[in-house]
Amino acid sequence: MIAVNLSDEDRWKKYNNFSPLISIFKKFHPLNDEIERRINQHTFPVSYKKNKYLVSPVDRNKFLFLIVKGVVRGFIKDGTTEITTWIAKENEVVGTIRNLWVEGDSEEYLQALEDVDLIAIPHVLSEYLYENFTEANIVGRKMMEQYYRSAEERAYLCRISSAEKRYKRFLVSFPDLINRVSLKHIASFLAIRLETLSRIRAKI
Amino acid sequence: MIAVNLSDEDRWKKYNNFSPLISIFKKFHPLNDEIERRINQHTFPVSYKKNKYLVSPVDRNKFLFLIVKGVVRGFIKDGTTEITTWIAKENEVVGTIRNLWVEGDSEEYLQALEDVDLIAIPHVLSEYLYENFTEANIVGRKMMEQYYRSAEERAYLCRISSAEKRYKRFLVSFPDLINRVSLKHIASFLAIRLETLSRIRAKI
DNA sequence: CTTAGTTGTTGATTATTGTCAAAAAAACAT
DNA sequence: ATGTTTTTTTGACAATAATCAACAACTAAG
Repeated sequence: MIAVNLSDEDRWKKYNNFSPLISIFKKFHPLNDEIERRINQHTFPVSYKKNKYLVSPVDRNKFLFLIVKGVVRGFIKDGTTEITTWIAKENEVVGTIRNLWVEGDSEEYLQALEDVDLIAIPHVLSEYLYENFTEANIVGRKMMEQYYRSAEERAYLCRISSAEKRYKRFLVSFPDLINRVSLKHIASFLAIRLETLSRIRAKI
Repeated sequence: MIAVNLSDEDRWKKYNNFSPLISIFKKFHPLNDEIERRINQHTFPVSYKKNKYLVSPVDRNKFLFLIVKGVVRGFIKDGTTEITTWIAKENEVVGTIRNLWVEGDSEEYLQALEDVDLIAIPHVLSEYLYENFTEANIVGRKMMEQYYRSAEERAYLCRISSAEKRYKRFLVSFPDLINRVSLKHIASFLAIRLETLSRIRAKI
């Protein structure tokens, strides 16, 4: 499913001939030409329609994705219910963690919540860049720091005692998501039921 | 309060003359001698008694700490209640994040839950190493990846729907902590009240 | 446009968890 | 050991949130 066969010239036409990844990375650290060349060569755009799943069991863990346009959520199946652990938007990089502490039972999934344009980043590319270019490790370190902070925020948010306070925190932490994501997913992210969220909103 | 004035020979005597940080870092990537020398020179041991706070407002954000012995928790004051967002033990590196999305209202604190031996890592040192040694970025990147995963686990854990299931997940994710940490802190980490946790345990 | 499907709202009821209070048990200090 | 403090347990009750069900609003597809 994930496979393109474009000449280098065509692949990035809609992005002015450069993988949008490059400008994201450059915000963290300058890149040398060889890295840029490899990124252009080995990353590629993909698109998914709203509600589609980004990672098939086959491709699981083979790619990270830069979100160029749209919103994506990550969730974990806990028996019959889905637990949304994050919701990400443009300029964020997402992927499955796949190193959950308790192996087996819980699988992580990615789902497009709008029509999305993504850049697929093969893990083999990341590994190659990390092993061969010091800049890659600088960029990777800084990005991981940023993502760690946002994971901490998510871990804090869901420990706030009342559903209403969690919702209010959500509004200030993720003001841009409230109008783009359906309430059922926000409810799941806040660890409350859709009906409860609906009542909280009615009250405010 | 945090300040030592030991000759280089004395400082690490109890650790066979090397900062324990070095062996931790080496698990991720080999280090060159100059890095090791800087680490020995600019990190130093500190100890805190059980229940003491690790970071005074003055020193806030100036150090990370490697836990050599003991257990430490991180918590955030939400008005009058404390929300424990993580609990860490030996061989983990901890610190305040201090980049909470909503500035101001919520302060992060670190508290020793046992008598702890730590290695203090000045942020100025981390920055220096990152800027001058590529290995530091490799080590930092790999460590951040690991910490990101554990933050994801914490974000997932607290979204599990029932208190009992959260507790059971805690038991498998953090089996070593249950006998070292008082239930009130575990309850806070699980986002439930101490009394509820007590009842869940009685039931099982 | 019309229909089917999804998403969000509202109500009634139940279940879970929180709150307050007090006692028991365990840990700590003198 | 003895008394003191902290932690944990237990009980009665209240509050919050979940559940079930019906319906309204909105979207997507034919």
